[in-house]
Amino acid sequence: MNSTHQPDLRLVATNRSDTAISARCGCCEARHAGLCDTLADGDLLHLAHAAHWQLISKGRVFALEGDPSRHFFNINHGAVKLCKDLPDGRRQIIGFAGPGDFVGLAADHHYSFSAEAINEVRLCSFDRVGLHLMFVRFPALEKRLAAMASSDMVVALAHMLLLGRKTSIERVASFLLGWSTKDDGRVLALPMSRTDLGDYLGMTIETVSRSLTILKNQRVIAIASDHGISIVNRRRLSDMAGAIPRRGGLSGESACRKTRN
Amino acid sequence: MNSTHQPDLRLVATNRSDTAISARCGCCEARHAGLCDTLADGDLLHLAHAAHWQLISKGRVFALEGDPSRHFFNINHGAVKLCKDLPDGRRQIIGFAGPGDFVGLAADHHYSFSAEAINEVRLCSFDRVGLHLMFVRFPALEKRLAAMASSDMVVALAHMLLLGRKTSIERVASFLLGWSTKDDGRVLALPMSRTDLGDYLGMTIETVSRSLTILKNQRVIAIASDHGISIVNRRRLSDMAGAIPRRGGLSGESACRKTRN
DNA sequence: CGCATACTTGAGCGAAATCAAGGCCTGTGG
DNA sequence: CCACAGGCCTTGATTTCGCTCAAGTATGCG
Repeated sequence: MNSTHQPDLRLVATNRSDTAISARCGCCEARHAGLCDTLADGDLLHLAHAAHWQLISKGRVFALEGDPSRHFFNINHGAVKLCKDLPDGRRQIIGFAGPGDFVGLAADHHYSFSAEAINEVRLCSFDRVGLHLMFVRFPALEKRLAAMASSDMVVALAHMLLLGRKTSIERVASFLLGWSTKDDGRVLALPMSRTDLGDYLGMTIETVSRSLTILKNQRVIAIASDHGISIVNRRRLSDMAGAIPRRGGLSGESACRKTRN
Repeated sequence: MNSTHQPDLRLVATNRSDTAISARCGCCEARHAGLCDTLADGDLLHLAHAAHWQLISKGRVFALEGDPSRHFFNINHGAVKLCKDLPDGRRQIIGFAGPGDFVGLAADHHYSFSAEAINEVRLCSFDRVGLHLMFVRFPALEKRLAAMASSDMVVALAHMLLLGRKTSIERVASFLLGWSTKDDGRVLALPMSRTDLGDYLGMTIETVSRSLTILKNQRVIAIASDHGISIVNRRRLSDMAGAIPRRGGLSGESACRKTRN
């Protein structure tokens, strides 16, 4: 369940295309998307004792908010929820992570959220000190991780807008759009529970459920099963999500007059 | 109102203490906190044509969401609000920036929020291309900016918890705590309007006002003027903010039982 | 002084939370 | 095989917190 690597662990760059950069972890076969974009194919990163592979069982918390952030993680299989909790039990899920995603990059000295496995999860855990050694040898690596953190921030900002200003239907619609891939009709897997969805969208499970029912009744989505939905009418779903303001809509001068509702 | 620098603009490192690193912009005298930590004192960064100084009048939008992010900014004087807007006028302020703060670092190609001056603002605007040239010469600079972006993320995550799960009183109390400096009793300047506060905290101006009144009536804060409050009882304010979960509270095993309210 | 802007306060309403069943599926044990 | 328990999800009834609407007050500026 928790097997430490041999000293000869290495990352092998296998692919350098612009959109889908990936690397294969020589030892555990895990794919670490985006880690090795500037390495020549075949280049090796020796990470002796710096990483180890883990299987995390469903419901297990493998990083706890406030703990020293000695490791960061690359998810290989399964889904993870990233949570912040209040002492009285209220919870805000600040994001989900799936295969290829990194968790815990932004933390400086302590994790600013907990990470919990939604289902059986396989991940590769990297030592932060080892990472810094890698930075010295491959400065571009740091750039790449910063870019990832930056795009995480863009997602976080969009989520703030959702949490602060959107209605329940808009929240659910926005989530489904964001979670979905491009191909409609296909059944979309929602590994997380309604409770998780509620904690992510800042609402209760009942309201999540009601919102999904409304979308279903309006033929905007179809509910194949509890954890599988499909988008029937993406245009309408997008309308109901509180559309992203179109570029160049307002002059740069003294914009932002308000007309609430 | 908008004066371009001479070609000999430079940043001069003046201070290298761990906590309060700062640099002085040779030309406009602006202080750019944290930009030059690893430069030897007296080291010069020639940024010919890469930056210019600007005065931004109150209410002016100097970066618009969706626009190409050609510049990033260092606020010198005044306060700035960072906003995301929905087409129907609903707005979420995702943060405020004051003297020493950087704005627009995390943006990759387009701004993911608009920046608007709350009052008269003086700022230094850096060309992103020039920044990348600086990175080549001073790699540690990039590290420093990444660290800043990372701490921005920590703040953003905390704000998600606030927006998704806190009550109105908790939101206002949390904001006041976060905005305040360490010295209580002192009058705290709130340059932003109640509308801005509402847009930041995901509530209406009326509810902001009522919450402040409640805090005032309970002798937790004192309201000196519309834009000046002081913290009378920080302990109680902290209690009312929905305390941060204490470190090491739950075992790393299968935590996160819920007991809503 | 009059007007505009910003803030506060009150009254009523409504969207979402809470409370409470009830259905469905899965796993377990007789 | 069925009976039963326990999750998880949906649906309905009721409550409530915060929003909307509407005055009323204070402050600043021409």
